[in-house]
Formats: sequence, structure tokens, C-alpha cells
Amino acid sequence: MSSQLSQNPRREQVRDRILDVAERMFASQSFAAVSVRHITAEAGVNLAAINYYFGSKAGLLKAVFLRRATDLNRERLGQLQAVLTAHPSGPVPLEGVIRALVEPPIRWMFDPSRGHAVFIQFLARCQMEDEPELKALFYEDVEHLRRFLPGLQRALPTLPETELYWCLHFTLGAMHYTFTHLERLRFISNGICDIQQPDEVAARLVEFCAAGMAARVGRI
Amino acid sequence: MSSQLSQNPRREQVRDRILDVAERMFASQSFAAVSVRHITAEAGVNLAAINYYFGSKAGLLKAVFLRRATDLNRERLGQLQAVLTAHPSGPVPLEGVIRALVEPPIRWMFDPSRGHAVFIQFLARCQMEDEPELKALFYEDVEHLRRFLPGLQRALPTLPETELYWCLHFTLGAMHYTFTHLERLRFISNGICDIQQPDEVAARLVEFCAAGMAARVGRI
DNA sequence: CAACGTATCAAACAAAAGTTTGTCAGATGA
DNA sequence: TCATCTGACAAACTTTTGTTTGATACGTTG
Repeated sequence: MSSQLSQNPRREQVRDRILDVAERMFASQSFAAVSVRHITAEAGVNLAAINYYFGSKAGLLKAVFLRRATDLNRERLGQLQAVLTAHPSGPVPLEGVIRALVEPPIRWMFDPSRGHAVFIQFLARCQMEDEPELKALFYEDVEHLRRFLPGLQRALPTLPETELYWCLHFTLGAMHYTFTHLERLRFISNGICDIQQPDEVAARLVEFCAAGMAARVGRI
Repeated sequence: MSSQLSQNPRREQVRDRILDVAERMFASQSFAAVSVRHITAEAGVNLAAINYYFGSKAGLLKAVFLRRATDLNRERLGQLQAVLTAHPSGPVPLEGVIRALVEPPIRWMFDPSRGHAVFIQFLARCQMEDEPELKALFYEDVEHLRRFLPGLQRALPTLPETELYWCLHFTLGAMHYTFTHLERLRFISNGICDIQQPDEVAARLVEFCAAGMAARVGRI
């Protein structure tokens, strides 16, 4: 069928199939709980394929992470840049900065296409894994988060840097919990909370965190 | 040495040693990543001890959870009750209700005695495990969280129930992230955030979430 | 065509996993 | 004292783990 394709497309096809299955499994179970045999069986490829393409099981984990992480960060930083350039001088709207931080991943969370939704779950679970290579990647990622500080500073000029970091921390927490525990919110609220609309979720999250940040201004 | 002790104290001693080691290991690694061999070796007991005392590895996980979970919940509910009875009629201070929710676990987090600190880390990691028995326990736990809703309602009488649940959700997220990512906050802030003082941490968290909740009042 | 590199495969590998078994020492209770 | 029970132990059991190995087929390149 694909006999006239050069080797590369076919190679990428198998690679991506493995990555898709691994992403899905690592999203719902811990790294140690997923075996390479489960992955290869589900992907319909040979057992040795993972070591052939990714060197090791840990290499596969890293590859799953890298495949989409930069895309997500680019989306975030693009939205941040858009807000900052829309207000070239003077104060920046606080909610706009926070939106740049949390809206892209929330949008991904509700986007089943191209595995975006699965990747967010994967990302959330990865935060707790202790694979050394993956931890190193997350420590590079703090550099990306630090880029939001100038934006926050321009939105809340009177707030000391320390406070801004604390606010960023709590915001990331509320967001992260939304990735992992949204279904629990539906359950605990007996279903009265609508967790289906991405815009609604993002709007509530942004408003909650913006208010939390703004409240510190008066107290410092 | 303890020859004249009846069997029970000695039995409890071995049981607790296993529970302590397991709690510590499950706190820093996923369930699947920890082997019963590691636990028993570290605890200095026989390999078969876990199956003898707890039936299975999963039974051990459940036992670690149950050993302290009720204590923590009792502390929380006690503090909640104290706030509510201090204001028997009329409005209740919002920050008091939130404090009852987050202060006890934050205090535990900084209390190395009796393994309280380790247990908080264990608890945070457990949220992501998919052991069926443990998930069942967490679903019983939502009943405990629902008890905070009357308190929130008396603090924010004009806010619809749906909104209160959302606020509770974001608050739990900020708290949970504080359990798991406090060291990361220190790192990302180049060490300028002081993460050593439990009262400071709790105060910031409470203030942030209270403001986030109060902000919704005007918008509904 | 011939030589080479690449992708796939079944098979085997050694190590580690959770659990079970049988035995033995010691405390308990009649 | 004798029978019984309990806890600890080494050992073995059965699966499952991640990884490696050659062999084979195929496409590309000389």
C-alpha cells in the first residue's frame, strides 16, 4: 500500500503511533505502572521497537514530553506578547497576563484533536514523576515561567517581586488542580458545576486568581 | 529484652515500622515504583511481613492512608466548628472558614514529628494513584469536604452554591500545589520566597483564596 | 547486480516483581 | 506438661519487568 513511500514517513508513522499510545497510558497511570509490553501491544508494534527508537523506556517518556511541550509554551508566550504589545506603555491588564498563562493549557484540555487533551493529563502526571531526565526538563521549564514576571510586574507595579512569585505559585496550583480534579468537582458538587465549557472554566479561574493577586496590593 | 511484653505491643511495633517506611516511600515515589522488597528491607523485617499483616501491597497502601487521614479530617472539622460556634448567628468570617480548611494540613506539612509532614506528601501523591480501594476512600472523603459548604455559605450568603464549589475547587488546588511544589517556588524565585514559616505560608494562601472568592460576589 | 544500511521480528536474557509455603521458636492457656 | 497459636524467617513459586540479540526482509545506493 505505502510501498513507494520513502523510509522516513513510514518511520515517523511507527514512532508517532508509539508516542500516541505512550502519551495516553502515561497520562492515566504512573511511569512505573506502565510496561513497555502494554505500550507495544496496544500500538501493534514489536516489543523491541521502543528500545530501537527511543533507546529506553525513560527515553520514550522524554520524547513524549518534548513532542508537544514547546508548542504549548510557544502558545502561552505568544499570547503574553500580544497582551504586552497591546499596552506598550503604562499598566497592563492583570487578567490578560493571567489569561496568557492559563488559557492555552485550558483550551488544550478540552481539545481532543491531536492528543492535546491527553497531553495535558500527561503533563500533570509528569510533575510527580522522578525520572532524572524529566526533572531536568522541568527545571528548564521554570525559565519559561519566569518570563511571566515582567508582565505581572507591569500589571501590579506596587507589589514586591516576592509577592508576585507567591501569586504565580497559587495560580499554577489552581490551574494544575483543574487539570487533574475537574471530574471530582463535578462529583462533589452533585453535578451542578458545569465543567464542559472551556471558556467558562478559564474565565472563572482567571477571575479567581486575578482577585487573589490584586488583594495583596492593599496589604503590603 | 521485651520478653515480658504481651504479643500485642510487639505486633503493633512491627506494623508501625512497616507503615512508617511505606509512608515515606510512597510519599516520594509512585505506588508501582516502590517494591515490597524495598520496604521490608528498609524496615528490617521479613519479606513476607507485608502480606502477613496487610494481606497485600495494596492493603498496605490503604492502611497507610487510614492511619492518619481521620486525624487530619478531625482537626479540620474541629477548627471549622470552632469558627461557626464563635459566630452563632449572622455572617461568619470568610478567612476563618478557609483557615479551617487549609491550616491544619499546612501545619502538618511543617511538622516533622509523628510523620505528619511525610503523610501530607503521601496524601498529595495518593491523589494520582488509581488503586481502586484508595479511590473509593477518596470518594468517601468528598463527604468531608462538603461539610465546608454551609460555612462558606454563611460567609458569602449571596453567592450561589455553584460558585462556592468552584471557589472550593480552586482553593484546594492552590493548597495541594503548595504541598507538592513549594520547593519549586523557592527555586523559581531564586530563593527570595521564604517557604520555611508555616504561618506565613498559610496566611498568604488564605488571603489569596479569600480574595478570589469574595471577588465573585460583585459579579453574580 | 551487488553491497549496504534500516526496520521489523521472534526469541532469549537476567533481573525484579508480588505472593505463597513450610518450618521453627516462643508465648499462651488449659 | 502438653497442646495450641502466633510471628518471623528462608526459600521457592509464578509472572512480569526492561533490554539485548541475531535473523530476515526490504529499500537505497554503489
